[in-house]
Amino acid sequence: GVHCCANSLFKVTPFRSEVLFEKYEDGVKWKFLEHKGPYFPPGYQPLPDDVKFYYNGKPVKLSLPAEEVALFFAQMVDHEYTTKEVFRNNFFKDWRKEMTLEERQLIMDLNKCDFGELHAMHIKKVEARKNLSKEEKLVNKEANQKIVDEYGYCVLDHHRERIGNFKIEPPGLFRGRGDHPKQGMLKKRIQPEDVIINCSKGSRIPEPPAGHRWKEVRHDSTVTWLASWTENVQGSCKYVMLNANSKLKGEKDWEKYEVARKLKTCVDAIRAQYQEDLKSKQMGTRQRAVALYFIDKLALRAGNEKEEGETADTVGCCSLRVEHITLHDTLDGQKCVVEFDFLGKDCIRYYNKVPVFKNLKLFMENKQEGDDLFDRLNTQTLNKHLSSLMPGLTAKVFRTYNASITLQQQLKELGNMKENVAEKLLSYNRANRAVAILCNHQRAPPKTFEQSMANLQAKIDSRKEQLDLAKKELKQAKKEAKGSSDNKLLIVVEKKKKAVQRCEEQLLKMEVQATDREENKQIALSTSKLNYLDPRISVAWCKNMEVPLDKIYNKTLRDKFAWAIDMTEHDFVF
DNA sequence: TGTGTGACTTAGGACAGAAGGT
DNA sequence: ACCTTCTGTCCTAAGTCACACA
Repeated sequence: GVHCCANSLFKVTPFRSEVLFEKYEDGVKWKFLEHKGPYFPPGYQPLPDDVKFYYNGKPVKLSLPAEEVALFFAQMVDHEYTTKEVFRNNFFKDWRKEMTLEERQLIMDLNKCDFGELHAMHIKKVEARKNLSKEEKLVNKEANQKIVDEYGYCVLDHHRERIGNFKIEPPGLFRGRGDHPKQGMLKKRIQPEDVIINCSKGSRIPEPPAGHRWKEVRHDSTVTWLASWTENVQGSCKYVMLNANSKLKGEKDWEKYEVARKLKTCVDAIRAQYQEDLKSKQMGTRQRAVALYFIDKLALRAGNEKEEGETADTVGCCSLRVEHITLHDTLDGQKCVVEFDFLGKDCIRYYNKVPVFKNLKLFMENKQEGDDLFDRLNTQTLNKHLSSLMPGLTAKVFRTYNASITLQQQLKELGNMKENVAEKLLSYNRANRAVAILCNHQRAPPKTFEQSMANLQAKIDSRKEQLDLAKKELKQAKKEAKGSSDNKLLIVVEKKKKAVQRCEEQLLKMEVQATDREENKQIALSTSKLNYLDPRISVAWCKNMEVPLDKIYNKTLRDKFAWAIDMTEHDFVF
């Protein structure tokens, strides 16, 4: 068995932890919590009389609730998903629920609806907002700041803390990711009567908006949320919680990385065991071993089961199905290759080819499309097994561990003290990129990507011509200066030499930029920086490499990782 | 031994304002 | 001064995982 590190995890006192993190017993998260409650979005402003909705070519004055929902649709008519069948059907069904009986009897076909004037009004409003004068923008900014000042903070155990999302989500049409079966459904306006307030008994209880009352006021110190409500589209809970720079969140973050560091001390044993388990007589054990290999080696997510028809069809490790992998006896000259092709979280495609064992073939036997690859495995049993190997170990810890250890290794390999700051930063970004690739953090290529790439290429080309010209001129100047001792001619040669050099430098810089941009086309670096990379690695790297921290962490990140900045010495090792 | 759900972390896209190049 | 590109911030959806309950 592997059993390591048992019980020791949180008895170790971290550096200065008694100052940074004071913990309560039994899951108590706070003793005192006071806040102003969430901020509600402004109510619906009815359409002006001259902006009309038309049905079948005739103007129709809609009831206020129907009008509000019509405007949600009108605002997005130039977006692709209003053309999608599922979106339109869901929208129309929910819209009709908001209509009066007469409206419902009249408006039977979405295709006969003309939202043109409503859309035009919306566009005009957006334009107007963009064209506000500096002063007007400042006025708006100040008004927003006032809202933040009033609602954006709470007091938690003697500390004034920033709240993360103190605004109630405004109503609108649900936009899921990918092929979401609920896209287009109406996300209803949240009333104070829907909201549960959580605060401490001795605190000033937030006032509900005039004429309203809260659904409930509770005093539950075992949770960290300040307010919650149930969202109507998926029926899930939404929470108002603290900002990432809060003590509470910082402590949680630190714990997460400590668990990952703990994994470092026993990952070899765990790997040895799952390698061994690949040969187990128990099918369940074998499946678990292969799944663990995927989670460890490929950084796949656990893959909880999902309710069919409620969400887009995405999978993780445990929920992989037969159609998501293809086995090749040989592929690109390699033997026994498995080809992964599936949609993961947020409908981001995972595509990869890796050499793999015969086991997979076994798991695929007598199965067809739609069948689970790991039919003897789910995330609960997997995590249960993992936590028996090391306290606190779950599937996602592998992602944190592998991301952080990869960054540390890459920084060691790529780094070079002799480089200038720009070069060091490039190395840092490369290391960061290696992690993003491992974790499959993708982004849609920027809309202007092709164009801006072409622009850059054009610049490179013209610079090349310039370089050629400069070289010719240098040659000419050399020729003229040859044999002559005229100082003027020698100065000209020097000048031309410098020009060539400058040109070459600029060209190189642009070419590096082009490569960097191309390599980053579909890769998002921010997610790993924010959620997977132990900040102490980066802080220590900055200290050792003499790179100012603000070159890699902006203000928000420095606030979020204040705990790490505070405790990390140059010799920190993940 | 499975199932639902509550609480929390992780995720990419939209957008506005800042920064940088010409 | 203008235009483009980059960056930060907000937004909220979509995961993970533990626990209660049958």
